[in-house]
Amino acid sequence: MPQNPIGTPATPATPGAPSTPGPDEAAPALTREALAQAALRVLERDGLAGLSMRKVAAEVGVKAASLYWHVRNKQELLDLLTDAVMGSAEPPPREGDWREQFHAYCWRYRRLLLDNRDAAKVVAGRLAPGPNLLGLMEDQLDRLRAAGFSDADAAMANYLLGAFVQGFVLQEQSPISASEVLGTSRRDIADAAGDLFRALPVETFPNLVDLADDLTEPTMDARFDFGVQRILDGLAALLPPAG
Amino acid sequence: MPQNPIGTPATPATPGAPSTPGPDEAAPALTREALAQAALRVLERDGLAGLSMRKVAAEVGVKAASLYWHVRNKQELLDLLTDAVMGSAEPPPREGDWREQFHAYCWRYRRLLLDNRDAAKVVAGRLAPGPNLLGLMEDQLDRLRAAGFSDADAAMANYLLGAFVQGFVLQEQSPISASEVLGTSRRDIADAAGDLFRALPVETFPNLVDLADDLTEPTMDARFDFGVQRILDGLAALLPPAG
DNA sequence: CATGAGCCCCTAACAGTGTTAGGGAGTGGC
DNA sequence: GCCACTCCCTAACACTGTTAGGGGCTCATG
Repeated sequence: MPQNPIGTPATPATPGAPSTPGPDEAAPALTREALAQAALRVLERDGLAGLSMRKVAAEVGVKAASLYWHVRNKQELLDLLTDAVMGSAEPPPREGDWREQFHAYCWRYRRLLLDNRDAAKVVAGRLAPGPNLLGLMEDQLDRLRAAGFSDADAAMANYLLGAFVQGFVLQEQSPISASEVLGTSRRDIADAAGDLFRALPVETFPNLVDLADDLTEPTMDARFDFGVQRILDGLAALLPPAG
Repeated sequence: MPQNPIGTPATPATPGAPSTPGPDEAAPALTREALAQAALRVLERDGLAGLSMRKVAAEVGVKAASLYWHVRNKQELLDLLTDAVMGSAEPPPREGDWREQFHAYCWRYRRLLLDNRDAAKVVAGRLAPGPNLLGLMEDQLDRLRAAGFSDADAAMANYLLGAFVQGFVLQEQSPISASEVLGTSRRDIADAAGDLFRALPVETFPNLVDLADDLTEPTMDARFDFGVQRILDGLAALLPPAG
């Protein structure tokens, strides 16, 4: 029965403990954390589509089948990877009003997803939340309650903001926007889209033709900020009139 | 050079034309539209992960390599599939104010993505927008301008609403929420998540423990409606004071 | 010292994937 | 008759996640 029992990895479940088991050992000792870091390197190099068990195994100097001793399957490795990404997130400073803080929160989260290659897809496909994600939720809920939101609204707002940022980046990185396949840059894409809209038959698509520029000009940053501002406006309307 | 040139499928590019080329032909004649319908059936049966070129080929009574005569690669087939899904969307009636209309729009779009298996993932991975999606954008832009939004705001709002619904459903169907892998129902998931939150150490996660019920109780429908209402509130604030 | 248990990695294999090269029928026009 | 075109085929390549079974290696126990 060569299977790792559920709750007994090489290092215990306490996430704050240092991953090196002893001070004298030079070998990295192949822990689950080391696997996650190796997977992170492969992800950065080859993307999610190129992340295979064999490559991660090679990254730690081992054959693919050996990974199944430390990890139940690929999904569990991706879960570890997700929390490793989340671990590099740091909440914004607790200055200014709640609007400024959550505006910064959304931007930082988006930056995190954009800076780590394919992070949005990995996070969207996760199976179980890790301790780092739980820490972020805890921090957000604390600020929302401090801002005066009810318990129910704070919980809903927390989910809404996470879902929005994550969904936006997923959309943003879908092939039509990112188009890493072709050699075309983002500027060319916008121009091509504009031409596409303008070339449509005016009688059936009058608005698309007319708004071609407005539809294609805005950068992703501008679209994201627009969305964040609308949501924050909507949330602000839930608060009792300030006094 | 057994490759289909770019703009010359078996049926011409006009999407409104009937797909049967002649009135007397009984054989379906394997058009790109027929391929898309076959792919849709495979998707419904086996999901996106189980949708392979070989299965789609078998669905139309052909071997896998033959598909590459009609389609450049799998991605192009998925693009056709995406627009086939979009073709079954119908905009809500043009009654009531813009808020009611777009509330209905968001709900219908979400229903569409939920009813067609893995539709959100397919749509999120699309490479090029099809005519059906363009028609929906056209309709939305027309209503937004009629409601009094500026050109720039209408374009931004159109993108925001699409990105939100799509991102929300993607999040909603990620394994942690949907969990079709295990036999556990959605109710059990919520209970398990509640237990997970309550079992956390109170000193480091006081809010998660305290709000365990608020975090796990709301249905996906409620969370979605919360988000839609906040965004519509935020958009309403952009309009000039009604008079 | 010998034995056994547990840990950790290995080879080999299975059933599948997207995609391409090359070939071979069938049809219509010159 | 012959050519070009359309459409489908077989065979193969280089992959993928995952499992079965085995073999050393270390440690505690008899």
